[in-house]
Amino acid sequence: MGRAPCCDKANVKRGRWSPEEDETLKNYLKKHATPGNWITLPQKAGLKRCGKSCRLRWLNYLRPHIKHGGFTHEEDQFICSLYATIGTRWSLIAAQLPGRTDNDVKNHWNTKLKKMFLAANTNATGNTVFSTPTSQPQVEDCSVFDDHENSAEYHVLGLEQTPLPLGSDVSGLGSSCSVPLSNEAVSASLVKEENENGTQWFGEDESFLLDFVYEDNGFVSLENSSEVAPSFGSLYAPNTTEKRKRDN
DNA sequence: AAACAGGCCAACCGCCGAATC
DNA sequence: AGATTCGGCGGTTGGCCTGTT
Repeated sequence: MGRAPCCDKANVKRGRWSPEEDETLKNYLKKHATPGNWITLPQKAGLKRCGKSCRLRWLNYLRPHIKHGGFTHEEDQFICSLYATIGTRWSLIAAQLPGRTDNDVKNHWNTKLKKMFLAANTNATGNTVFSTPTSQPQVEDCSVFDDHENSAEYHVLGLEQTPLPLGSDVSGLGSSCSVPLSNEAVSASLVKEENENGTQWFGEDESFLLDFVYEDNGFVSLENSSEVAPSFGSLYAPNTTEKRKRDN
């Protein structure tokens, strides 16, 4: 026996949302701090919509501070960089781009970035220079992301099942990391070293050096102190705790 | 001006994992 | 322990828009 449908499909409206429906949903969610049960929300709010449809509409369009279109070059780079390391995990990627939704990032990738990415990573003979992640991507327990306001500084985030917010305590970092470089679609390995200068992270070939800066509040940011800048992207440490079932 | 093709993007579909019963 | 429910996710679809022939 299959699973019961989430709503009576014959009695729900489908397709594009009207401004009136948007207003009804917004007003309901304004009055109720949390949506509670999305399945029962349409009835309570007076909408002839599937609960899932309401949720999607809210998350992708009506939520405050949502940005649409107009992806910047930095955002493009960031998406490509993360795609190269974690694959099509749009919700994780979108979580690092303020105001962007997974649907938006996914659409932008499928319509624009995918072609650019494949073109950029295909050599003259038509062979892909590096493989795009198709199966189980290596996702590990911490990452560094550009804060988009100070390009010389990279904030360190914990990455468990969902990314932690900027400034999360990541005191339990592993002993080595890797970081995608801005001019190469590969990850460079880093090695952590404790010395009189504190904790430093070196590129394995010593072509660049990264310093962690421990702040008073116990949080950590990362500064690039070499000529080879890491790109927008992720710094990954070993000891993955990430669970991923979807890929076979 | 009409027909067609391709791009774009909002919305839907169906699966999965976690929570709850 | 197994069944059910729900939220969340990535893949896909379909309709609108724009450019080209």
